[in-house]
This record gives sequence, C-alpha cells and structure tokens, in this order.
Amino acid sequence: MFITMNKGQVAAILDEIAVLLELKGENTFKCRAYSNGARAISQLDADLAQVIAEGKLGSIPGIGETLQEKITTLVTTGKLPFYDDLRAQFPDGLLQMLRIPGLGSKKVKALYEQLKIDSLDALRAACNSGQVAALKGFGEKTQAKILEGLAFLELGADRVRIDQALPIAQEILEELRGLKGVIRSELCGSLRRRKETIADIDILLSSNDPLPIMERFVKLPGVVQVVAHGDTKSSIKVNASEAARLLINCDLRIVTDKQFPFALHYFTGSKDHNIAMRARAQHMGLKLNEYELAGAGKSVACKDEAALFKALGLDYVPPELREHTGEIDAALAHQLPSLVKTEDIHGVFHCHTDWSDGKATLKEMAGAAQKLGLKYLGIGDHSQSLTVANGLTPERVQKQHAEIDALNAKLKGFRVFKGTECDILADGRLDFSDEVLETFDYVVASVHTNMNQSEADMTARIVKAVSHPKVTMLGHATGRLLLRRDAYHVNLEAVLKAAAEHDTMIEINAHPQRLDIDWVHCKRAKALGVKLVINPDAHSTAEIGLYPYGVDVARRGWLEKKDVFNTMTLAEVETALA
DNA sequence: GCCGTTTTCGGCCCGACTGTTTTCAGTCG
Repeated sequence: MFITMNKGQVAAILDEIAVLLELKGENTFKCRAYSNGARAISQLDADLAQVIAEGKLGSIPGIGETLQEKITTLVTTGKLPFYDDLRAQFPDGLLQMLRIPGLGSKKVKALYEQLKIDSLDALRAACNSGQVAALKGFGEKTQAKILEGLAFLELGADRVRIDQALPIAQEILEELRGLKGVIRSELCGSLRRRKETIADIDILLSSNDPLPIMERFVKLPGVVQVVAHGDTKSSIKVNASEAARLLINCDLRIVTDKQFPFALHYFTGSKDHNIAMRARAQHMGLKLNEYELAGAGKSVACKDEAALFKALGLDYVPPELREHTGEIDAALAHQLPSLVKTEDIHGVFHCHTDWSDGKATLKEMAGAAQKLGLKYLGIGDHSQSLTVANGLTPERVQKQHAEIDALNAKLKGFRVFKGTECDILADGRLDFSDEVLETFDYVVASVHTNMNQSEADMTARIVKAVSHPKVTMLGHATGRLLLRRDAYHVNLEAVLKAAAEHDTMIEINAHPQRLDIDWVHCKRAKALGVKLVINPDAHSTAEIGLYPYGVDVARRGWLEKKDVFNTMTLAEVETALA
C-alpha cells in the first residue's frame, strides 16, 4: 500500500537534505548527490510509485543504492527518519538565513556555532551590535552586506514576475547597446527562456573594450546598489518600481565577440540543459564551457548559437525549450517541434468589458483588438453569481448580445464573439441554465469561489464542469497568482483527461500574474490530445496585448500552431464554434 | 553519494568576484 507522496514533494525533501548536509559540513559531492537525485526525481516522466513498484528506481541516472533506499522509504511510508533527524539538528531559521545573498552554508554554520544565531531577527541584532564583523572570516563589509540582504528579503524581492522584469531589462539593454564598442548584445537567463518568474536579469555583451561599459553600467539611473564590479562581470540592484519598492538583480557580463555564442548559450541556461550539453560535448570528445567548444587542443569556431548546436550534431534548440526535458534528444533526432509564434495568433477569447468588471466598453475593446491586428475578439464577462465583479444576469446577457450584434453589423473582416466566463459553482454546476448557455457562441468555465476545497472536491467540481457539453474551454485552471497565491488543490491530470474525453479546451491564461496552466501541464495536455487556447483575461484595452506572454508559455510547453485553437482564422473559428 | 572507454578508487564544472587576508576561502551562477 503506497502513501501518496508525489515527485515534487520527494524532490523538495532531497533538496533540503542536501542543504542540511552542507550545514553539517559534509563533503560537497555528497551534498550534490542529493541535489542531483532531487533533480532526477523531479524530471522523471513516469509515475514514481510505479517505478518503485517495478524496482526500476536504481536504473535512473543519479539514483544509487542509498538514494534508492531513502526514496523508497519516503514514498512507501511517507516519512524518512534520516531526514527527520537531520532537521532536528538545525533550527528552521538557518534555512532562512541561507536566502540572504552572500550567505552560504559555511558562513551560516559559523554564525550558528560561534554566535548561536538561529533566526533572521537574531542575525539582524548581531549585525547591529557589531558582533558579526568581529567574527573570524567576516568583517565590516560582510556585516553591512548581510544587513542589506535582510532588507532585501523583507521586500520579498528575491523573485519577480516576467512582466515586472522584462520592461526594465529591455530598457537597460537598449541603454547599453547604444554605448561605443558594443558589438553584440542579448538578454540571457530565465528571461530569454521566458520563465514566468525570474530571480535576476542577465545581460551579455561582446566588446573589445569592456571597462568603460562596465563603468557606465554600475552608474545607470535606477541603480540602488552595486553588488559586484569587475572587468568582465558586474552585478547591480535596480529599482524597478518606486511605488512597489521593487528591486531586481541585474548581472552584466562582457566577453569577446568570438566567445559570444558560447557565452550566450551558457548564460541562457537552464543549468540542467547546460549540464546535458556539456555531457554531449564530452561524449564527442569535446569540451564546452562559456568561452569555447574545444577538442584535441584546438577551438571549434562558431559564429552563432545555431552553429554551436550544429557542431554538436544538434538542430537549433529555441531558448524556451532549454529545460532538459528531452530537447537534446529531440534535436538529435530532428524532431523538435515547430513552435507556435505570436504572429500565428489571430484572435483571443476571455476578455472583460465594463458590462462586468472590465474598464473599457465593448466598442473600445474591439477597436483595441483590431489595432493589434487581430481578426476576432471573444468577450467573456462574468456570470450572475459573481456579484463582486458585477456578473451579468440572463437579462443583461440578452442586452449585451444585442449590443454585440449591432457592433458586428458595422465591422468588416472582424468579429466579436459572444461568450461568458461562467462561474463553476462549488458543486461543479454552472452559473447559468443550459438555455442561457445555449445563447453564447462559446463558454469559458472558471472557478472564482470556494477555493479552499479538498483536492477530491475541487477535482470532481472541475471535472464536472469540463464534462458539461456547453463548456468550450476551462479558464485559469489552477487559480494561482504568481508569487501571491498558490494553486488550489486539484488533480490536474484528472481534469486534463476529462477535457480530452469531452473535447473541451484548456486555457493558457496569458495574464502575467497567472500564466496558468503552466508550461509543464501544456506538454501533458498536448500528449493527451487536449487543445489549448491562449487568452489574455483582459480587463482593459491594454491588457489584450498581454497574449504574447501566453505564447511564451505555449512555446515552453512544446506547442505548435496546430495545438492552439486561436491560431485559426476567423472563418475557421466560426465553423468550429457553430 | 554516484559513477565507470578512469570500473571498486578517485574524481565529481569551474571561472569570476568579494572580502578578508597576505595567498585564499566562500559564494554564485
């Protein structure tokens, strides 16, 4: 009888063991073995309990005898005494202290053992009294840096959303691009891979004269702290939003133009992708690092990233796919997907107007969509029970439909579709009767209330809704708000299977606060044959333009044009919805 | 702790930067 402990939970515990072993002063490589094991488990495609039952755990690279035994204990009993003992040896505060930039396990260990510091508050007090600076291996600067790090943590600014980072990153990039001596320049890291949240902005430049560029970089307007300032690498914190007191880390690296393709690949990551790429190079008798691809004493010249992939016998892997989830094997077999592009999108669904909680009128929304070059706009105002969002009663729905008809009569080559974002009630029923639902061109069903249900209840509720014959698509499937609110408890696998069975689409909510379902589940949805639809969930004219963030998610989820409903032309959508 | 065209021991990615020291350890990516 297996206790349910999923891959994510097991990986998190292995990762924590790695950190605790570091604090204990264990051999670095032993610690790393636990981290590697965590990564191997989290990237496992198969069901963990099943792998264990079949005795195949040990055949996963990175899982040896010890980890096999510990993971089995964890999954079959739900506990691991080894982990519990380890946790009991260190206060939780030490793990929090590790989040401070510049504090690693060695320093935290020293603070704990020599000054008995076991919490952020105790650490702040010790810094303020000068005790930390007096410690061997520490000093005034370290102490000041810790205080700055504590303030930084209080802002909750260790990660930001992509929409918060991207504009400022582009602004900095533009500023640097204009400087004398800059040859090539690019955003790297998780921003280039289009992750939904990022820890820092990474910028790479090539130049033969890096020093003046570095000088300028650390003095950019908006710089609140220079964390590091070297010849080829510098790091700053910039103020992204005065009002929100939002600080973002920004790293700049400068290499020669010959090194640029290698550095671009290296600093784009992900780390796991890079490790796999280096292994691929090694396999071919080559050595890959951030500066070169070398073998037999000489460098293999590559003019760009594509040439680098080619030199390793691989098709070009778009940055969004570089998460080590099979992209290298696919590139080797010439089986990478032809990813959906922003220009493939011809229209969007799920947009709100001032009929419910949107800011703009129907006409303004339609005009804004046309300006973006879209050919259709799906309206999806809230339904009657959501009174806080001015949800529409069946009577108001009728009136709105009359207004849409009148508007459509005036539009040429563009159409407004009559939709609703219909609430999924607590028991899985919909917020409108079938007769009312019948009057819409399409129905988005979403959860907005009773979000604290058990996983079983929430799953049954959503499965019931996506199984309803009138439901066209499921809106923001997990309800998460990035960095603010976790997803509600739901078995998404069951939801996706029900969606596949009933031919219901799943929304990729392109609003950068949601980006839900996320890319991992896109991939799974595609495998199950579920069609996805990229919707901005716009509450204003400007927010219609957010849909490219949803395209990023789709690309990270290996989706092609044919997998996304709103890549269809107006005529095709009219036929599909009829 | 894991792994093996280096196979039961001895490596495991490694370069940049900072701060504290005085030649290097710790942190980061």
